[in-house]
Amino acid sequence: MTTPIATEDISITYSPTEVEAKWYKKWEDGKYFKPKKGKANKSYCIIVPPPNVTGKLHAGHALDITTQDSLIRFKRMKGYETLFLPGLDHAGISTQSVVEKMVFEQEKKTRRDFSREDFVKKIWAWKEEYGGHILDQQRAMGASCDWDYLTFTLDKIPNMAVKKFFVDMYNQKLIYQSDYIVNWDPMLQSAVSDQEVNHKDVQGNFFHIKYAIKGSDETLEVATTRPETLFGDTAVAVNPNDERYKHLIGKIAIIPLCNREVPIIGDEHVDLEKGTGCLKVTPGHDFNDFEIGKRHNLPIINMLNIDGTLNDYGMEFKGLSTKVARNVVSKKLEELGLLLDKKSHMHPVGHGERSGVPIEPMVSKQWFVNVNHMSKRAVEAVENGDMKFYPKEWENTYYSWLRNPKDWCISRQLWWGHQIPVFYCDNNHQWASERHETECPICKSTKVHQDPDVLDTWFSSGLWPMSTLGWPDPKAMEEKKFSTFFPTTVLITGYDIIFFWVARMMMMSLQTQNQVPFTDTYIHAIVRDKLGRKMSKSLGNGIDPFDIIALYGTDAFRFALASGAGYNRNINLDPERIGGFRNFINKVWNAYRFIAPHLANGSAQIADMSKLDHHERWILSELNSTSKIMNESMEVYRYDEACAAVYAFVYDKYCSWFIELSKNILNGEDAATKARRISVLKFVFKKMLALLHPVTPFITEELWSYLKDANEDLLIAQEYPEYDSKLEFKEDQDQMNKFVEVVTSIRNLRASVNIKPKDEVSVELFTDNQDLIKYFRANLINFQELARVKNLSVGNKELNRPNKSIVNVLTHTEVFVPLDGVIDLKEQVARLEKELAKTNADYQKYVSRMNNENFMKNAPENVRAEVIEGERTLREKVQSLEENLIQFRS
RNA sequence: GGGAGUUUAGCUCAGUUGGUAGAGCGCUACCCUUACAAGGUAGAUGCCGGGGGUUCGAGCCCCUCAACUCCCACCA
Repeated sequence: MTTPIATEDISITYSPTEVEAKWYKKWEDGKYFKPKKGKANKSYCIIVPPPNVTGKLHAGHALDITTQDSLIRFKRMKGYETLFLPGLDHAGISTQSVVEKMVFEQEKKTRRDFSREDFVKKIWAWKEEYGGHILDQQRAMGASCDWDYLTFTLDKIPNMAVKKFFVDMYNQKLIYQSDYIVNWDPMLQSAVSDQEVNHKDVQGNFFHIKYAIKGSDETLEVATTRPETLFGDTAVAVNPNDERYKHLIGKIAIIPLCNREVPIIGDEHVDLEKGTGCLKVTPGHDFNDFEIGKRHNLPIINMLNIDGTLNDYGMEFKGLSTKVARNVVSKKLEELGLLLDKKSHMHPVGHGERSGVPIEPMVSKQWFVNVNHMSKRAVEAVENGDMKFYPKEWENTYYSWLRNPKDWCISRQLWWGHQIPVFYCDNNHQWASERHETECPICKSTKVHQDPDVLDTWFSSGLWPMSTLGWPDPKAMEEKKFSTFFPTTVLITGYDIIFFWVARMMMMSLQTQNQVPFTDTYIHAIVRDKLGRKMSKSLGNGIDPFDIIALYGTDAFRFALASGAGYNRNINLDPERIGGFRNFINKVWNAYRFIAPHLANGSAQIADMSKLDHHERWILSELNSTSKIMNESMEVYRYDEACAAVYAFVYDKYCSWFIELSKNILNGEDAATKARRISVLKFVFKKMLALLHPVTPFITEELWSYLKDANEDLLIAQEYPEYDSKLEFKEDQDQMNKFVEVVTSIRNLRASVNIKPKDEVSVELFTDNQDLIKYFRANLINFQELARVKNLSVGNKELNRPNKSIVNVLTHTEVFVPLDGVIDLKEQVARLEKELAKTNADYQKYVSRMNNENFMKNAPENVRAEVIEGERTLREKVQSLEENLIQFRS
């Protein structure tokens, strides 16, 4: 046995800092995070959603890690072969932007001042120096990852995975190149996906412009917010049902300034109410217009340069940004008398999530994935239960995206990322290949170049569950035990990336492996501030996990997050509340301080279960119930329930009652009883540490080290307590509940007449339950200890009640405290009357139900029995109260 | 415009298949009682958003209204 530390040597408050660093290192050095076969003979794998290499741990990540690591530790203790697999995302646009900004600040150069190769080298250098700090932060949170598995999305294997998937899909013509209207970010000079565009309301204007009609005196009044795009117009559209304009369909309109002749077409898309009901059609720079253009076979004009300025089509306005051109063009129209009206108008405009600049819809040549088939399979896999969402409602979000699939634009005009594995030769042949090509397979030309674009970050993320386990390289798959861990067990993430990520992993896994990538998805809440607002830089309401850890310790932080994690959507995190959990951690620490001096006098093995006393059976039974709830709750991701159960057990059962009830024994003389009690205290404490360990790993491992036998391993490797019918003692639980009620009642009476905590009182208990009488008599010493009772008498209700006394009536027992001094009768009468009124109200509810024929006819047997029993006990209580009141009043 | 969610104690939230409301924090009073003042004991607090319905019985099921939040779509 390790030598217990004497109480006086242990600090009165727990200080987490050194403890945390110490144990993390011991776990890692001891290879406790590595997968190991255990008694469950099953594997369990969670892959960490790879944070951005540029990232810094925020409260949401902390919740990710807490929920995942708790499960991993839980399952590891239950004997699963567990793998917690860490990773890091190259985060294309984000990282490139960071480095571009840095280079500009330092050297006043843009990336285009460098060769692609040189600039990418700069990004790698940045990554090596500054990237991935977040991994250390995950360690600080206690993440028990197998770091040998650490994978970066640009590593060799993920790159092979990306190429293999791309080439297969390309050869099946499911990846194709097409001219399509995309969100063009003029700052990044790249296409971005729909999800990377945020719509913001912007104050703009409705410009009403006069269009001439060829061969007619009539004119059209076209309303637009973007007059500068008229150089790209290839039609004017009206609604075919619009009486005002329908006679003009088929005629030719003349665009102002550039005087281009375009057809007037009829299209249902045009809203009669909106604007003037007359729409200029710019298929090259508007999503709706692009669709209209397709329906009417209109030509597409691209009138912008890649930096968002007007090109040659813009004539004299060439080179101006769209923002400037808008003003200049409208002024010009005004001069010419063509601007009929200008109304201010609020309207949503897409902005680049990363760059913050307005997105220019633009037609360009991009790569797309046809997701029709994949999305269907991904929907089916959830419908048939191969993959389950917790909470289930998130299915709808998932379905809503996958049931209306739009082809996925995967090319980005960036330099940082997986380059598209498509090659071209100087004879315009095009092919895809997983190798780096130097010769055209068709014409044998050696003038070969690779497509300069890179893939959307989510393309490699979608393959993440496979590539981190070695796919598609057979050797790597064996090394990383692909067959053991795939499909992985559960994906844990926030709801904001159900579309981005969950859906894509599902599609790509079903496509490549014919299997789901994980069998469960737990969607956790979004962490908000205490007022329920999203944490954001602009509000300055973000919580830095490291401030919290410094203040309260990692365990308290983890416990706070876990107790808020269930099936809810938000966790409103108030730092002050975390302080409450710090206090709880400290409570555990002090419970150890209590038992520490006694440890040498008892073993943690319970020698003979049949020799236990009532309170010992009771605490074991409570422990057992708690284990049951925790196991069941963890299985279904109800961390909140698990935490509530263990919190109540530690605080209310173990500390408030069991420790208190042990004091007289430990201070007593009976060595055998003492030894037995110590061994139960120790046994239960060790189990309690095990129950707590998944959520609060550090303090539990620390205390375990003081308690464990020499031949016992670290707590991280111990078995998780489970329900055991041999440890259930129902009768002891019932009796103990009654004892607690009586003690509380005595304390309540004492407080009602301001008896000093130190002063002793006599107590008389009356009940008709013979077992209870015996039981209460046997507990004299405990009444003395816990309620400062001097004399206790227990008897039948037939006996005479003491004259001058105060009384509480419980359903099973009447509690009398006789008083010698003067009693404030009024106060006592008021107290009893209040209690009587409350009891009567409850009683009447039962009576009315008993008198309700329909209830007695329809209610199920057990409910009826409950009501009959309730009616009886409450009737007796009412009687007792009334009798005692009469006595008091006289 | 389409969809989803939320509304329960002062605050943050639980509430299993309908059986008559709970926790933590906070608050009040009294206590430095030999594990812990980051503590102890006792206590107060709810028309379970409004209205209607189904039922013997509704916080829970149905209808309806209201407020708040989020997601998707959207530059006439």
